[in-house]
Amino acid sequence: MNKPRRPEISLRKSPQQARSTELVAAILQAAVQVLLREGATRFTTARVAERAGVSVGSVYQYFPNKAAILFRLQADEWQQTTAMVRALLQDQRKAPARRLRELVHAFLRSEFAEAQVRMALADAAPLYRDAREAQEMRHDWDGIIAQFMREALPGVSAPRRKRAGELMMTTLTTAGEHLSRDTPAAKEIRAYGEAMADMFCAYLESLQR
Amino acid sequence: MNKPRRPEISLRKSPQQARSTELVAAILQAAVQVLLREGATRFTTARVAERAGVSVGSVYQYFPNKAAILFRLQADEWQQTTAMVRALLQDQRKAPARRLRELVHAFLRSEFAEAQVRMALADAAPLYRDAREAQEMRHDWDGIIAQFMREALPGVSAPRRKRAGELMMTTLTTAGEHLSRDTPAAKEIRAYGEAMADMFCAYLESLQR
DNA sequence: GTAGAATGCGACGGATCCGTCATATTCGAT
DNA sequence: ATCGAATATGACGGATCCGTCGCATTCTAC
Repeated sequence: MNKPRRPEISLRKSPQQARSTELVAAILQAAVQVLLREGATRFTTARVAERAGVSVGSVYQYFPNKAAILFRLQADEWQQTTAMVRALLQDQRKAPARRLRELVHAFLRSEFAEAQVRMALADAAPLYRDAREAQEMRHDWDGIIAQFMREALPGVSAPRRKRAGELMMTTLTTAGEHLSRDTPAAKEIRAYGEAMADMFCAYLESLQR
Repeated sequence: MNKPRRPEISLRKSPQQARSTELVAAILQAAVQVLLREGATRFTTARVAERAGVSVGSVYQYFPNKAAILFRLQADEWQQTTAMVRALLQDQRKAPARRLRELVHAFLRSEFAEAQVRMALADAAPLYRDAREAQEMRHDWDGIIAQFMREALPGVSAPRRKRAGELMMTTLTTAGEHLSRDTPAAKEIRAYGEAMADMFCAYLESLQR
């Protein structure tokens, strides 16, 4: 067992002057472009640098390696998504089932809107997936989900609740990725969202009985 | 947009003598080993050849390129799974809900049993995913599912049924992959299977009303 | 204006990797 | 035993790719 070992993934140094801040921004923007135009397999620090109008050396000034760039992109998207999930699931004014429905639609919509980048990032996942930072980030949802499930299913045992929550979130994220890979039409995505929300709600109700 | 172009993926020539048949078998077996020990990123024709006790040239005698080996492995697993799905879903002696439950458990069990190889194959998917043969194979389930859904939900409109079927199968396959990536314990997998089956059954019932 | 720090540059070393081809070996039929 | 076809070999060309390092340029504080 000799998989790609844990990459070091944090920023190498923080930009201090204005130009370097812009540089980092330009690199990230270029990285997205490269991902879109070339795909994950042809994603290269050289190509990123070129597209950012910058030299390779400058890239390595702030990113310790290729994986770090990819991870940064993933982390940013992930953080946005987490914020959205939190906001939608904690909105006490709405019934749990309604919140869940809205979450599904919001998630799929955002997933679909940037399907291209997300797919490429997923293809490149083996490069950064095993990094400590990435591991940790994946647990960010846990607390949010757990709290939501306590509220939605107060009468259900904790382990059951935990599994139900994880199951739905896994379904949402993975199936979401998969659906947007095969489904070009936004209208179809919407319909699948309805179906998924129906499924989740039916499941919740069945657990309450 | 210049993703890896469609790889040619079919066998280059069919083995005719006995030794070459064994050779192909040895290559495939070695390929699994390499995938297990080195992971997708370090999967190399040279390493496969070495492990098979064979020269690179011989590998290219029967496989047009690296992707073809990976595709062959994937295709074989896929075919087995399809057969299982067909057998379980067409068993008229059992109620649809029961068949679905058994399908979930059987699928997860098989996924979990070979989690390592499957994960590596998934990582390498970008290499063979876009090939024509792979595209086609992905539609093998469609007929089976459609028929099952007609039987399980006769009173539901065709598009709805289609979506429901695809949703559940997407959930099963993708979430299955994801669960077995994070979940080391077989007992946990079993529990998630129960949960998923519960979810599917609740969904089916809700659609019947 | 000047020194020293911060930033930016890009050619290059070293490491893989893919797939081919000229050559060597083995098999099967006669 | 012989010959042509099938099969096997592995060194090698050509192509990337990653990340570094010595040097050039720009900025900031004094």
